[in-house]
Amino acid sequence: MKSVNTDVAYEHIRKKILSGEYPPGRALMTELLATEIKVSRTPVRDALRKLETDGLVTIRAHLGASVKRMELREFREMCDLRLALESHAAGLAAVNHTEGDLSEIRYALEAMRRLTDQIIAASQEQPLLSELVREDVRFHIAVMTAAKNDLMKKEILRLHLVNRVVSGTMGGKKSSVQKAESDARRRLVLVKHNDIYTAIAASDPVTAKREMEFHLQELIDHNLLLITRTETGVLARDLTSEELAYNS
Amino acid sequence: MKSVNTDVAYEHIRKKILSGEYPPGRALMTELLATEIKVSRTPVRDALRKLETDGLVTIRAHLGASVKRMELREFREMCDLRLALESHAAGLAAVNHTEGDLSEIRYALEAMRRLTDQIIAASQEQPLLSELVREDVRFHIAVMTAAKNDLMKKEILRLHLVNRVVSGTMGGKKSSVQKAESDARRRLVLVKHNDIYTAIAASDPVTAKREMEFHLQELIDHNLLLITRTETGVLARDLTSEELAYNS
DNA sequence: GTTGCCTTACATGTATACAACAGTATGTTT
DNA sequence: AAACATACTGTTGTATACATGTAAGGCAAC
Repeated sequence: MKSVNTDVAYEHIRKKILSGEYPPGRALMTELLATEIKVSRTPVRDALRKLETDGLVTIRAHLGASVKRMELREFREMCDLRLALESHAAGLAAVNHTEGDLSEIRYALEAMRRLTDQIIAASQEQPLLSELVREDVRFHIAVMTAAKNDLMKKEILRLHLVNRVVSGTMGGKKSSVQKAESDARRRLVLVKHNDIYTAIAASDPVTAKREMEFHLQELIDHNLLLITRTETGVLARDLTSEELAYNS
Repeated sequence: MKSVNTDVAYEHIRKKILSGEYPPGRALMTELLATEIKVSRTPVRDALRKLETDGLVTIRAHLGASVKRMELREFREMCDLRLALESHAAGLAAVNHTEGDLSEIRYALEAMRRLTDQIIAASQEQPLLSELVREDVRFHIAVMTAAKNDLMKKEILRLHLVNRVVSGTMGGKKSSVQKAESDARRRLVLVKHNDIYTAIAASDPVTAKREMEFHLQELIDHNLLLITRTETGVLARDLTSEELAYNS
């Protein structure tokens, strides 16, 4: 449904959620939002419904909407869902890719290699991190695109977005030991991405799938570790606001 | 969102879509539905939105809603999605199942075995088919339940429902050759189900996953064959209206 | 001082009136 | 007669008034 005002409201609220301006748990009152966006409550309600199906907000009858907050259990389930879909997509990519898909994947891979080197060389990692994240996302999107299954791609992107919101906005500083840890992880990620690319380029679905599965499982375990560390139930990740702006 | 009238409208429309009373492509006009359900257009609109996210209806701006009609390409993509999720779920079930889950799976398996024997023995298959389908669904649901991932279960159930709607309502008669073919397929399905159960019971995720993957791939291929045969782009399946009423 | 009920306030759910848009039919012009 | 423009009809999109339900705050009783 593409009615104008509904879309305006949808994009408005969505952006504020993704930017962290509306943090998880924040109440989203229709009247308030309506005056803010300068439309009536009706399209706001529609937008909130749509955002609910995106998994970004929770709506309870007579209690209104709020930015989605996720239990650890649900988060784990979501990660598993992503693992299932994205590894399957990697297998499909190995079979269905075109030459253009491959070069797109390669592009993201090279960019990540370059950025990783720079970050490891530099003393402070902050300024380049957002770029690295962006290229990381570009890599995964490129793989999903190569799989030639739009439904699957859409669903995975949805999961990425939800993940990002519930992961929260805390991007704490790291000590030097943590920096070393991070550097090691980044190298590993690079290697795994390369393995995935190689398998896809070689049209080897079994390996591509297995490598993606391994890569994501490592990522998930790492994230869950961070969550349990912060013991708040929200994931600590070091990405700012805009760099994951892969919409649809 | 659980507001009363919205739910009434939602259930009403949903039921009519699933029963085939509103066939694929059928226009769903808000005013008409509103008077039929005896509520106003607002909750009807909400219900249609929800049904859209369920994948049961299509909504285009200013053109209104209609019961979802699917392209062959999209159908294939959906099948692939289901394959990815449900085979992964089978793997999880092998790891996470409880004793209760196993007995539920076993129950469905035994019921199918009994019904299959009866159907093969009988000359006409019609009356028992719906029961067989019901138990088939029960089996798959039991496996997904055993996987202990509610998000995944929900998503798979959604796919099942959409599949059912777009598959249409044509349950044509079969010739005796086709009857023999069908009997053979039913035996195969039974064997595969048994293999899946055995792997899950043995806590062997790799085998469980592989067997489910094989089983579903066979099913998908069969369905796609039927579609191309009927050349209308809608799948011919022999199930009536109510037996797949697994909701949420 | 605490507890329980009742009242009140406010946000949401619903209905309906109004505006905008898509498709169709009709009429005029070439 | 054909083609284009225009008016018309019906449905959706939007705004707003009204009904209902929830939660919080105050009052009274213990």
